Amino acid sequence: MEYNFNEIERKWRKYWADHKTFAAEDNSAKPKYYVLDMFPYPSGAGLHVGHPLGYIASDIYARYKRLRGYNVLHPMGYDSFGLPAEQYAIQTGQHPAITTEQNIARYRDQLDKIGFSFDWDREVRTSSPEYYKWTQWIFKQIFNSWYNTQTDQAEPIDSLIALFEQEGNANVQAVSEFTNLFTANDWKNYSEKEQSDILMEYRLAYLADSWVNWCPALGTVLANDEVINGLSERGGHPVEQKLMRQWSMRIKAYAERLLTGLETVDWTDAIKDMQRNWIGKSVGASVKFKLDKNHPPLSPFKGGEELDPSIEVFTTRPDTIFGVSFMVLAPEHPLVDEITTAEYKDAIEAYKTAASLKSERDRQADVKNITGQFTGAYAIHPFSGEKIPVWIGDYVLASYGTGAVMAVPCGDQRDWDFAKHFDIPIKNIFENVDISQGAYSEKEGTIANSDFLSGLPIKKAMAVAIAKIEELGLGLGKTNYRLRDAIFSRQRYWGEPFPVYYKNDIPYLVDDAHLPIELPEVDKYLPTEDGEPPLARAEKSAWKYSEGDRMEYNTMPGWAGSSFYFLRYMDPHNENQIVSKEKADYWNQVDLYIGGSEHATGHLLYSRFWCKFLYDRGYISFDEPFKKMINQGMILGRSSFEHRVHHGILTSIKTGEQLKNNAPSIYVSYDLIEKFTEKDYLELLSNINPDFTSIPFPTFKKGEIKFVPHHVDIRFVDNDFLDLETFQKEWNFGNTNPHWVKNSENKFLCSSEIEKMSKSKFNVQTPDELVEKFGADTLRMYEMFLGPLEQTKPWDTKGISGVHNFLRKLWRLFYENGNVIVTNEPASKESLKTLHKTIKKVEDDLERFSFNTNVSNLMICVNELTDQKCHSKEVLEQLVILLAPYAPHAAEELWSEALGNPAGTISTAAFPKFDPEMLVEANVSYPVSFNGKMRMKVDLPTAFSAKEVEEAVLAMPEAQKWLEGKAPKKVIVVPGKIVNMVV
RNA sequence: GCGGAUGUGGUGAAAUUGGUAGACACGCUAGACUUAGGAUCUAGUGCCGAGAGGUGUGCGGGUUCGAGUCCCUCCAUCCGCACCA
Repeated sequence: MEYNFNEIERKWRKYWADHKTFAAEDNSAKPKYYVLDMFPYPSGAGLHVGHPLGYIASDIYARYKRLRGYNVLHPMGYDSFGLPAEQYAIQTGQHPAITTEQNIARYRDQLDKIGFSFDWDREVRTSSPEYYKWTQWIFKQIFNSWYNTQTDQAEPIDSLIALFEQEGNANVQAVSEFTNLFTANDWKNYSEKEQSDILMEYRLAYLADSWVNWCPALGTVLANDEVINGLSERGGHPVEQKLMRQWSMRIKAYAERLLTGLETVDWTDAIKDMQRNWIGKSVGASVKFKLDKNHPPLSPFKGGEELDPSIEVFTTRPDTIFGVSFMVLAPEHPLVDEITTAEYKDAIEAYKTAASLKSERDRQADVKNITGQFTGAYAIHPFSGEKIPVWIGDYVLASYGTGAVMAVPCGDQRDWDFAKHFDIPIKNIFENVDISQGAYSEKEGTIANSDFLSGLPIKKAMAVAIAKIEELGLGLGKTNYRLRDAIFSRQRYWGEPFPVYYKNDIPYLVDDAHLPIELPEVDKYLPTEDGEPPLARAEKSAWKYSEGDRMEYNTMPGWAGSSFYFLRYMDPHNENQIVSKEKADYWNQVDLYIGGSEHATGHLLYSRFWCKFLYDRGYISFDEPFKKMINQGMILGRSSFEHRVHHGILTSIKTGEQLKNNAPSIYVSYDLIEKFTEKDYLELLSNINPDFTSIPFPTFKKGEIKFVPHHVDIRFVDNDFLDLETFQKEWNFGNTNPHWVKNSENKFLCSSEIEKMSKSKFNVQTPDELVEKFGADTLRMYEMFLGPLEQTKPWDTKGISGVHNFLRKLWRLFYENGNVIVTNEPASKESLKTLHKTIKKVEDDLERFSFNTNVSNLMICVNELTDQKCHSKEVLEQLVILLAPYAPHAAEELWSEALGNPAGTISTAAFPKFDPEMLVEANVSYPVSFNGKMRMKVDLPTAFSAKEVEEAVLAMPEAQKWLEGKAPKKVIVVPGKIVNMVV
């Protein structure tokens, strides 16, 4: 039998599908193991070789775990709601469901070809109504919950309503911004609308007017992490701030638990730090600074009522409160207009206008440029009673903390810079610290000039300051999080509809019996004329179910469906529950999650949030979804470039006129571009057309020829050589009139660069063509062989033949001239040693997810067995099991056809058992070093003691050469390992 | 600026606890074989050197009998965050 990979692979893929070989059992005596991949968005471009990298790794591990006797859950599905399908729909009018269906079919076909052991019966698609029924269901649960800070968990909203009915909200400890007090009686007398509005302040999913990132080009709102540098992540359109009524998720309630939960999961520090950073916890105090009412004369305030306005600040350094010498408000702070004195009105208005024109980006670029404006107002220091000038400055952000800071120039560099710039006095409150050159921001030292804090070490002073602030009612010790509540509405079509309808402007939930609320048909996938989301276009009759005055027109964001899919795989066909309690308890956490790190602050944070919520509400018994996670590195593409001459001003010799059209494209082989002169260029030009000449641009150096590199499709390039024949045949050159300057070997050379793989760079390598050429087993092994899974690495097919040849070499251990040559004779001691050495390495490396080194281990094993001419069944059978996770098709074939085992049983064969006895040797080859440099090797009995080894080595004539006849100063012998002599 | 990661041949990389640096593979050189196959086999391949030998894991220092590995300083590249109070 030849190694006919195409035929073999087709045969076994069919076998696995027909026999449902990889179906996970829901009831099993075996221990469970859950291996999950981040499911893909099925884009129109299909898979490139970077996509399956993680899938291959997880598949190898899943197959390995099956061999180790685990009941493995290894599912796959599609994150199939999303913008590209919608934009395609807008352009073509084709329903996004159709595009999505086609893309999924293509993905499935590509995935199937690689031989994954997915349990396809559990496939989920976030855009299918059977699935998003449960997305809607979770939304309902979150809407119907509030966060009780006393029990530190989410609880049913009914328990809160019961409290309101009994005693009002005075004693309610909840995560809420709502500060008004009401009694039980008030509550009962509120209208339905008023009650609904108040509950909205407590619900974990709530409607609120929020400043949103509005993207006019997309007609939708984006989450913070979907905006990159002021542009939309998808599409790169400008984004602006806009106030809109939106659904939000009170993720802030979980900030602390999202932080502490990180300690219980086995993820990389990089991802954990990104999440910590995103949550942005800072501990300190909020303090109120009263305004000086006489300066400016403030009262009476609006409504004629005497008010006592104050500025609330958040500080992480309450210990430095006596170092405050000014305050800074964000330009957008609501108090600015009220406190600004007539004298400064114009200047403040001008500053505010200037600040509002600056984009976030401009503010970033402008770090060195210190700006600000005095308001004319003063605050009163809560302890010293001193008057403190109040400024505004755009370095203070309205959206963080309270939008105001107490500036302590001696302790904060930004405040110091600001004070220096505007000549504000700097007070030093640190003992024996020089602050003339910059602020002192260390948290070590002693406080001075600070009344009751003087003489205290900084850390102690913090606690004392907070205690005093609380005692005097000036403020509270407080923890601040940068994390903001997540906006949960999108003004798009291709997303989950909300299970919500409105009656008299009050939102109500649709009853479970009517779920899912399916997406209605619309005439266009665009916002309406008056800016309503696309769903507003749907006729009432287009909704399969509707209620009240109208249905909710927003849809859910992309992360909704992906925040719980790992649960649905456990029980994908359950129509009554999101997941049954038994199945959730059995499958439990995802044991191994593999995916890219680009979801660090999006998907991975939201999934943890929903998991904790479902845990609080008793639906599942674990509160972290992913126990261990590995983030595979990106595979970069290798782009090829052809180089064309950058023409000067092309001129007709006859008429002297500039030639706008007919400019020939002159391609020059890359190895010639250094040598290609102006003379060569002009000659070539006149060869092409005697009327052509070129006048150099004035900006060019005399005689200089410039080249413009262009991406050339890598399918025309082999080893940097352009296949001109095919290229000319298949490429559309339009009317560019190409001319080729080839090198002395009549070849055309391209340059290359490593870049991200993308269609526009013509460097996309699809797995399909490689599977066709080399087989899936080769592709699988080669992707692993490239290097460590986590590392970013360039794709290059150069090495793939090495892996392919390995499989052919393996084949020759079993077959010769088409005949099976496996024998039942016992294996040599040497072959058994090779086998057991390999068993140990393969097992160890798999346990530490070192997939690349295992390919080498298997290669070494086959090389050695070939040298040993080993065809013994007892060795080869074990080897095939070791290979099975990596090259499953080849392993199945050899297992059943060459070794005569029942078909298909290799997936559940027992992983070989390592026997250390097999590696025991009579002799050890000791490397002998002199002064740490290895000079010679000596074969000595394993049983020798350190003393015996030393004596044996010293007795060797070669050792004497290195010792130059002298006795060594010191001899180190590590038995079984090494000898080192110090001369 | 802060945080994280990574720097080893011509190339992808290996070296798990401090113990033979460069396994394995690509590429390259020379040769063999041949039913010419993206075959197979043999030998070689870090750098300098004819050789003995010297030298070598981003730079510089340190600890150690011994450092790619541990410690300190610096440099480069990539990723994330950023006037965060």
